[in-house]
Amino acid sequence: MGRQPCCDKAGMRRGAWTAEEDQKLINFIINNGIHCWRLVPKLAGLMRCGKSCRLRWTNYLRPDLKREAISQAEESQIIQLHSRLGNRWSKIASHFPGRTDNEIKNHWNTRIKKRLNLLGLNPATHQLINPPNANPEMMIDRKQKEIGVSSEDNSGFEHRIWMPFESMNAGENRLQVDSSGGCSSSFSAQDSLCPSSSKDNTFPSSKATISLDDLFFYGNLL
DNA sequence: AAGAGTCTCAACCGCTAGTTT
DNA sequence: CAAACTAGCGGTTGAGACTCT
Repeated sequence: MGRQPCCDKAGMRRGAWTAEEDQKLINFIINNGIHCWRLVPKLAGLMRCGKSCRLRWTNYLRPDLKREAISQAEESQIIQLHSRLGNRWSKIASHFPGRTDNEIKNHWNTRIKKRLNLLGLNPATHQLINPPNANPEMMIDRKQKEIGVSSEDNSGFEHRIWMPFESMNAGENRLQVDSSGGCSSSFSAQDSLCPSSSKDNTFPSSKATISLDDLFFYGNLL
């Protein structure tokens, strides 16, 4: 013989919470703390199941929740964590005080995933969808001031950057890009999108490695 | 102005691991 | 030990907001 069910589903309210329900739940938790979600709706006078109360509190009513939009820095960190942890949203959310797993999951599904697709990357694996040179036509327009080129590259011209990807190591979150699509020897340069040695308007003059975060940033310009 | 299409995100569903009886 | 539960997780949905034509 097991325990009693958490609630009688018949007669339970569903759907959006009203301000009155929110206030009842807040008042109850402030006064009593959280001990057993099964008992919360009954003791708080709510016609909701305990599961619904828990979700409403953790995802929306908790006083320590951040209300502002997810920043660029947070987004970059989410991408890095996702490449290591996959869809383990609660693990990812634990790195962001004041953010919920639901919020991060929503942000991933509605924004990040879409942009990774646009970049020719599989959001699940962070790998190119059809390497090598999966997306040779992908092109990013840039203006010098938007990207912050090195002092040597101060032509001020608008650049067109062709980024045929050769390969990617998801573990290191780094991509190899090649201005010509060729696959010859590579060198590593964190700032290679704006090669300091290059004074002409072609990019890059030789193969370079950029971080996924950088690539993602450039993707925002699309 | 309005209807259609798209996006966002709160809430629900179903599942699992761990707990209780 | 088995059955039935709880809490928590990730996937999915759908109402409302927003944008486009």
